[in-house]
Amino acid sequence: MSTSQDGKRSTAKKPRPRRRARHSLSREMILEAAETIAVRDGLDGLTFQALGKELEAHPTSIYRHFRDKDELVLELIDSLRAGSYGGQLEATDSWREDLRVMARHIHDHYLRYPQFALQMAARTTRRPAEFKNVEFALDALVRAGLPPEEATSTMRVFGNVIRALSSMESGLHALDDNTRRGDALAWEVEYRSLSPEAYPRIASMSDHLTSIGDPHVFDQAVEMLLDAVETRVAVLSASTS
Amino acid sequence: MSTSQDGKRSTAKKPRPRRRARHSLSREMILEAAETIAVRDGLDGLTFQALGKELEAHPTSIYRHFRDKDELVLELIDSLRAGSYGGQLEATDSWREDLRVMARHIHDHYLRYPQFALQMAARTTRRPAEFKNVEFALDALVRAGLPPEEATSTMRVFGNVIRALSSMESGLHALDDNTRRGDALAWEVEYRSLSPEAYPRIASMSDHLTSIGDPHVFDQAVEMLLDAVETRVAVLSASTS
DNA sequence: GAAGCAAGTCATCGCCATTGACTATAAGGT
DNA sequence: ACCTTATAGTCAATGGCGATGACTTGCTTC
Repeated sequence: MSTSQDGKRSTAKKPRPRRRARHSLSREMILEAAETIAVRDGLDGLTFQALGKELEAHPTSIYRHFRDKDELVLELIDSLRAGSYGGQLEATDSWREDLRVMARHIHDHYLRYPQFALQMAARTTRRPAEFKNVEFALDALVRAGLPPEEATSTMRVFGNVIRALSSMESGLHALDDNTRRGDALAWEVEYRSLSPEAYPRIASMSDHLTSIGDPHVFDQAVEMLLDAVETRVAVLSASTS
Repeated sequence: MSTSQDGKRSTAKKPRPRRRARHSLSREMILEAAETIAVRDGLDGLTFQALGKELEAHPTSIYRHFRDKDELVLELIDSLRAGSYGGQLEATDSWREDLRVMARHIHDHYLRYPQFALQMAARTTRRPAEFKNVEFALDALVRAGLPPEEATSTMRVFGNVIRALSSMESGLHALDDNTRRGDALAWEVEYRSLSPEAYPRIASMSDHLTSIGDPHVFDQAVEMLLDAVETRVAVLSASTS
């Protein structure tokens, strides 16, 4: 049992060890290998050939488990999301802090997988992890003092802004270095050298201009939205009293 | 004039008419053809072969004008942007209205080219159209009453949120119909049938839940940001008086 | 009108996703 | 214990993609 069969597969210097065992492949294993490759080489490196090599299986074997590459990628995105922002959200007595924490949570998840960010943002998952987030955000907004209708629409705005911003910031990280450097430099150099006549505001404030990828933008956006909620609540309670 | 030379090229039923004239190709012509193809068939349809057919030239001729496909696509994006939100922004006496109009302007541009939206959002253009927008937004925020530092960072937040949200909404339109329908239905059906015990907030508010692609989200996000600016200005003027 | 070179062409490369035919193998009935 | 059968894994082939390098043609310049 150990000499013949095991030997064929594990010692394999370079030639393919005949054939894999019958049920030695599964959706889970393939997704795992896909994540390894995607994290290491980026989404472009995720090819059937690469998968085949990573799994020590024939590239087309994957077609027995996934209809096509799209199905594989979508499922991979789902599994990443499930693994990343699972359940550890817990409400405190500050709705503001709760929403802030959730935002940062999601933001970090997107930044962890820059290659997928663009495709992740627009898709609905319909899985427990997502339900939990929605419930959590709704609860916080109701505790803040918003009536049901406004809580739902505000939740949608808050969630979409968070995902969209995170996705964009993350997508920036996925650009190649030269491109990114050029874009960042543009804000530091080109904007400073614009004529004060044509662009008076830019000229007078160019010292404060930061690049498009400034990570502080996300935090400020979150705070501004939270401020808006607070103001709205104050207006509502004033009008009812 | 009409028989020999003209006949060869214009009547061309199917065979290639020998060879194109020496300077009959240019960056502009190629970009124009690329836009035609991309708008008609989507970004995936934009291949060198398709370009060759559209231009009635050999596919590889394009390499004499663009180093590679990436250069072509980036330039195409730039030219679309320049053509779309050109100069017609004009300041009124309401900074709020000005920023609102600008937001809608950019939003519409992104929705016009869903195929490009994802790649457009994260890139800096460094062209007059962009300078003009930045100048316009900065001016509006200063008129609103923000000090220079806050005006610049707020401008960045405002711009990024607008572009990111537009890009996401637009990217949604680029999804295939089945996927989009399934995602939209999830919010109407699946979220309504979640157990009230596990998800009390969702259960009690499910009537108000709208899909992730709700176009109203963009408008509300803009209003919330503008509200936050207004509140901030009020706080600042209160503390200085 | 000859020379020279840039612009257009062509054959070809290597990589990709996907398919249909095949083949070994594990499970299950007898 | 055997034989059958469905099926997971394999393989060769297809067609499309971006890209390259050698070539050839026709415009320009002297």
